[in-house]
Amino acid sequence: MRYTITAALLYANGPAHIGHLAGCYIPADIYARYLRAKNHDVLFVSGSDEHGVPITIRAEKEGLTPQQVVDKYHSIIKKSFEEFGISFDIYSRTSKKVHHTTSSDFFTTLNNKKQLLVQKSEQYFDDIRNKFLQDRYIVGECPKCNNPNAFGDQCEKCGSTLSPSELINPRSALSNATPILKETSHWYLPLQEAEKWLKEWILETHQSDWKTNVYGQCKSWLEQGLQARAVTRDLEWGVPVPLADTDGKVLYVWFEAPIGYISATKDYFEEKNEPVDNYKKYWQDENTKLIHFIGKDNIVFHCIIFPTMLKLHGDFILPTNVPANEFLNLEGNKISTSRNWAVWLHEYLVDFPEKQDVLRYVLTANAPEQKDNDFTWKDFQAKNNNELVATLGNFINRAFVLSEKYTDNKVPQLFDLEQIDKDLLQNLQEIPTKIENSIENYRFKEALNFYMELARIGNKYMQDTAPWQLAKDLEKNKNRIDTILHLSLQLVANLAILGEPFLPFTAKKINQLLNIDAQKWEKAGKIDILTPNHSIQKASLLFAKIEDIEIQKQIDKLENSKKQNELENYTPENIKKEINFDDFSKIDIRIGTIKTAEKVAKTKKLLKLSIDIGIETRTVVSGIAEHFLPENIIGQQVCLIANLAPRAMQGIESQGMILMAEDADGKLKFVAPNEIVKNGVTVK
RNA sequence: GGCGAGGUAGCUCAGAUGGUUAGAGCGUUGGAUUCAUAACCCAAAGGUCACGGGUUCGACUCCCGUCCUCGCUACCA
Repeated sequence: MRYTITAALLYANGPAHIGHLAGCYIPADIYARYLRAKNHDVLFVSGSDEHGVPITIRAEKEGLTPQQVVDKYHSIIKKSFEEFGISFDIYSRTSKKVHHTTSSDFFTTLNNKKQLLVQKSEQYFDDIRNKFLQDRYIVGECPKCNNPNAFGDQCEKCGSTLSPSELINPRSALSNATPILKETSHWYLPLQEAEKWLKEWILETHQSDWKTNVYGQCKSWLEQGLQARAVTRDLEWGVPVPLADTDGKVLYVWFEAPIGYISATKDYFEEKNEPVDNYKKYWQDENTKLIHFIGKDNIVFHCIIFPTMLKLHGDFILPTNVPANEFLNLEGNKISTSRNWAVWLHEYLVDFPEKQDVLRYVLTANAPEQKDNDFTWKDFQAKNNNELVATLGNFINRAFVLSEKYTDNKVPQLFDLEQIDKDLLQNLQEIPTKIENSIENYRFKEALNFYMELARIGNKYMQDTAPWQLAKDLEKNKNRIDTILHLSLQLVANLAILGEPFLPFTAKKINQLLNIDAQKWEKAGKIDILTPNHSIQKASLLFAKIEDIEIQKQIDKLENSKKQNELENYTPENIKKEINFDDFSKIDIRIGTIKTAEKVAKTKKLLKLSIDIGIETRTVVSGIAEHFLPENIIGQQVCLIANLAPRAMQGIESQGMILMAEDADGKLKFVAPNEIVKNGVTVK
């Protein structure tokens, strides 16, 4: 069988972290290594996704060109993956020429086949720079809070989501020119036309073999109805649209990025100096299985959009399966690149040298296969000390130490088998099949558990046969000891074969200790891997205990970087333009007391408050529902802007606005007098 | 708000088409052992399977409702 295995293209605007590894790259790697060991034809591809707006923004922030940004992160990411033993056949990147030609050819094919719609719309345009402007590149005064430097998509001061047309006095961030609306054309992928076959393909033919989370998410999308999606946009950083008169237009990243898997495959053959057309075997042959490993945020692209593109193109196979994982949390909180709440791979490699397999083990054992999962350093330590050291490492070590003592570092002969030996062989034969089943069904956690069961069986076998007891009468029991150690060492050899997909570095070390080459999977379950009298190495530990102090260091590091980040991210806002006293005195601020509070139906953030301001009771709708429970704020005194023009929100007229202080972490606090005062008193 | 996924022992998770005393690993407690990084082996304790109804001879497993977590989406700040 031939397999094309893809792991999500990682967006190159930051380094890779444990969430990436756990959600996508480790399962993909286990799968790829396993299939290779089974002698399948496997091509395992991935790469960096290097286009799109966030990278241009990052470039601006860091004072670099977009290319410099992606060069920087691409090399960090690539190196991390290499060091973790992710066995890509190629880790490519979308800024490569091969990708530009592949993705623009793809677009051209769809366009020539009349599979794309063209639609005209009006977009903001900078006359001076002669460029269309992304929302982000239009600045102006925020209509909500009057921040003069709000962006066209969002005001960073008040957090409002905006559209460029709402800005007061909008100007281009590039030239300060006033943006003008100009007509532009864009190409669209008519997803709605694919609905019918997608429903059949996914909902009918993949109900039982796709994971429930993946299937459910697809169902949700398909039942909501699909809409045409723009394939192009006005931007400079990306793959140029390969048509006349399309200067300043590029392919939208979501369209172009997944084609990166195909480009990467071509890149692989180019690098090997083989005919590039070999890629077709992996993408266009019905006998090839295409498997996409991704995180759950990518389900719609890999199950609906990319397959639609492939189908419309016509030459390509569709994915056999898309085993998406859920998310990994870190110490109870979501991993966040921007808030620096993450364990970065390149840092882990420095802090825990030679411990790639430890992280691989922990992330596999704790993989978010069915639901979001939590990574904690304490658990990391426990799994290392109690499982890798105490169970796996210990068994292998016992086998070597005993061989050193009783058989002179040689594989002894096998003599008559007793029942306990036969039981051991039975188990040994069954476990590889169990592991195979689990891996082939993308249940890597379960597979790893079966693997560890074998080590436990080994420990028990040793405990039950107790060769050290027999050694008290060495003359009499020599053959028995030989048999036990022979079997134990064969078991160790099996642990190398079966462990290779999960713990490649350890598997390699075991083979070195045994003085043998890596064995193919078909040898698993057998006891003829080592021949009698074969010399093996002296015992040497495979895993080391991890002490509390190392773990504490990591926890502290996390807390510190979080704190530091909060501090760095907080800069007091600039003082607004000067006003005179008259302006100020126009504002009528009164103290009032919240009498009732209730959540506004169908909203997340709004509370409907009634506030007693002495003279009367006002109804105020306020966006504080995410910060306070209604019942907890009854009786709270607040400052109310009493002469603000009423405004209807969700059908409720809000008669005023209450003043809130926003802390650096975004939490809102009431502004109130330090002692209770009479309702209706003024604030001056 | 709509849709999707999840809520099972202290922790992390399994539990095909409903059926005898609900499972694993780790942790805890007790015992045994010394070849081994106080590791290993044996045993025990621990769960009203989120909550409330219903279907059924029988439900963790099916149906309805409620609550909580996560994601997508909508709306709103």
